[in-house]
Amino acid sequence: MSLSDRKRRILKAIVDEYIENAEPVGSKIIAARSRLDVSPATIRNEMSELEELGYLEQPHISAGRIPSTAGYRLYVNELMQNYALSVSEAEAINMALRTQMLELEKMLREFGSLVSRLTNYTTYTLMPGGSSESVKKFDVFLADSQTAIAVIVTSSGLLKNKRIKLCSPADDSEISAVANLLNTYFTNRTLDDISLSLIKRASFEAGHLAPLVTEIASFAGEVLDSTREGDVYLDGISSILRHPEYRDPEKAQELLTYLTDKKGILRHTHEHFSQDSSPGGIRFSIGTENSDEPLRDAGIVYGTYDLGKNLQGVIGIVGPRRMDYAKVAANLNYFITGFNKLLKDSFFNE
Amino acid sequence: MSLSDRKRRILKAIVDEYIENAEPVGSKIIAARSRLDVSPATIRNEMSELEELGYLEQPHISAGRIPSTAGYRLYVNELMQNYALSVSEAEAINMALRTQMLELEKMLREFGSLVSRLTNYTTYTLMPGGSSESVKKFDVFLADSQTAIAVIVTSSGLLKNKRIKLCSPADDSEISAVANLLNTYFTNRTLDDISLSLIKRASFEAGHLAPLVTEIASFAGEVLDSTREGDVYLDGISSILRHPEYRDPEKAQELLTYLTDKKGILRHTHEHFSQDSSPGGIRFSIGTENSDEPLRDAGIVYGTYDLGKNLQGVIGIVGPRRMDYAKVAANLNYFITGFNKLLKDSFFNE
DNA sequence: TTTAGCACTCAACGCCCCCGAGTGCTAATT
DNA sequence: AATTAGCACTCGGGGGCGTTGAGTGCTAAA
Repeated sequence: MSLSDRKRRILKAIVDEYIENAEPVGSKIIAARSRLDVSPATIRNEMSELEELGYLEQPHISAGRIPSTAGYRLYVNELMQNYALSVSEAEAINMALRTQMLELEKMLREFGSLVSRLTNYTTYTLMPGGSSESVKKFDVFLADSQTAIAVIVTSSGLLKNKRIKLCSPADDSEISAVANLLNTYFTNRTLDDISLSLIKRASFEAGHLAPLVTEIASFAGEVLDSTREGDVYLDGISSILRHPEYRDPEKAQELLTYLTDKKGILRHTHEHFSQDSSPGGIRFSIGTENSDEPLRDAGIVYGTYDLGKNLQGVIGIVGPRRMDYAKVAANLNYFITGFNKLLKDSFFNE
Repeated sequence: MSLSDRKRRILKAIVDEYIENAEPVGSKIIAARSRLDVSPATIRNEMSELEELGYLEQPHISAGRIPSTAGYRLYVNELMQNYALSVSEAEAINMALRTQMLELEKMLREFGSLVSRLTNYTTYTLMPGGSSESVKKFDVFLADSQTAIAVIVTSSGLLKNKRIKLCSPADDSEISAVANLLNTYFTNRTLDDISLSLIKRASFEAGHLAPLVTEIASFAGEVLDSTREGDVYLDGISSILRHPEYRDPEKAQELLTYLTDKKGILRHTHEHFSQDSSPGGIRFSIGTENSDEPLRDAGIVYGTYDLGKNLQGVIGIVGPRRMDYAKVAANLNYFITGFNKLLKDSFFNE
């Protein structure tokens, strides 16, 4: 059975009110604010039913009510109205998109800090992960007679480099031979395809530069391995302390530690996306829906960006459970849409 | 006039005690703990004189005393005894050093997180800055027919790369010609030496790949520009909330915002090093000695690492004013010493 | 010069009480 | 049957108040 229209309007009003003021909301306020023209008593009856249905909870008997996780869930799924981006918000995002930096990392950072400022929540960005990643191209050259630089371009467009000290001196032609060798042996192979015996064979061909080949090959392995789970950037950390629900330093520290640790949020995000496989768009993960303890009073809004070839990155915005889902979703959605278009145009022209 | 030996011992005892317990210390405790064999009354007299001299302050009349900034200063300069690293501390640092990562950035991050864990304070690392930086070597190669990758090695050993989309297709030989061109025109030049007319001349020679040359040249400019002030990494942010002086969320947020903003801490560090030009080693900057408001209740312990050619990086450890200077200094010093040795061996073999 | 003794100060704590917002229930009204 | 006015009840929060105890400064004796 679905809720009566009036119950829905009341619930929405309560969530809106609570999101704004962070204080349990009572029947009187709802009666006054919502254009329902009924008395507080009626609202009270409805509220008590909404509580029975699990959408509201009471912090203590003589206080107003606050939305439960289920209440927020209904709110984000059906009740909340589209937040209209202000001109300045849209403009800021457009600006960030226009800057057209071709480095994925930098763009993500830039956007993270932008959204944190716009919304007052903490942002994290996940680089895409997946085991289908492979090396697209190797390059090796000399920085000086004793130092080689190896550069790796992965299939998803990631760039990584490493400085390697040579045991025995080499000249340019030797080094470019090594680069060729690497390109023939190791390109277009996923991590699982790079076996020890392959490395052995390749380095055998390299003569006195065998150690260099081995080292670069294992560097490639590292890079591919690290892309498996992706990397995390955080921004707007100090926003956490702005919200009254994190007034308690213990609570704040718990969340902060969890977020800066990166492992937890990484696992959690993967988990969320593996079970909620609804198509693109904005998703939410609210309060007790989160299995990780530090997030059980928090809310997360997710968006995904697409790098082709099944590679997906995630942007997440973390706040208290009582966060302004509508506003955050609108901002994130606006950015993600533009970002995905940009990515399609500039990264993958195949 | 310098302080009597007894006053110094009392002051030291007070600082030690306060560092450990974060509570104003009274005469009784000092009489009991310090091996001075005098009565609390005597201590009281001494304390009241120490207060008059500006080394102690009283939070309120009926409480014990806490060290003032001047008190801490005297403590770190003359009183504190060497903290002996525990075996596990030394071992952890050795381990980090042995990992021998040749990427400066990664090493710094690794150490930052290590020290944060060891000491429970927040760590930041500054990449070296200076306007004497130049490009040591360019490399350009094709990732695919429409995308070029440019790699820059700077004189201090920094590695940066960028993906560049081509307007017109090019083949390998054309690209390596571009690389040669860049190397002849732009290597060993500081930012100030790279003029617009130089860029114009170089790109003129590049024919239809002129846009590529211009873009890489300006990328080089960006890189050199960014090395001017260096980059900041933070670690152990959540430690801030562990200390009772930051129980107040407002205070914590102030410091957190200041630190994550990076501009402030960067400027502050430069400022500190420009006026305190004592030779290497560990330095301190305590409480009100800091001109920036958010740091006036904080303490910082600095160490510098050396990249040759007047390039210096800084590692800073931030905590409450009542931080364990001895312990932090010992850890930092141990690391810095080893790190500098390592840097000398592996980065600069000229 | 040191110290015992003592009066004094004041933050912190616990206690109590009151206030008021908000509830649930009941009975009257529509 | 739904709504609402009225009312008793609950309970967290805040203010006032006295107590406690750690710590001080001063004085006078050792």
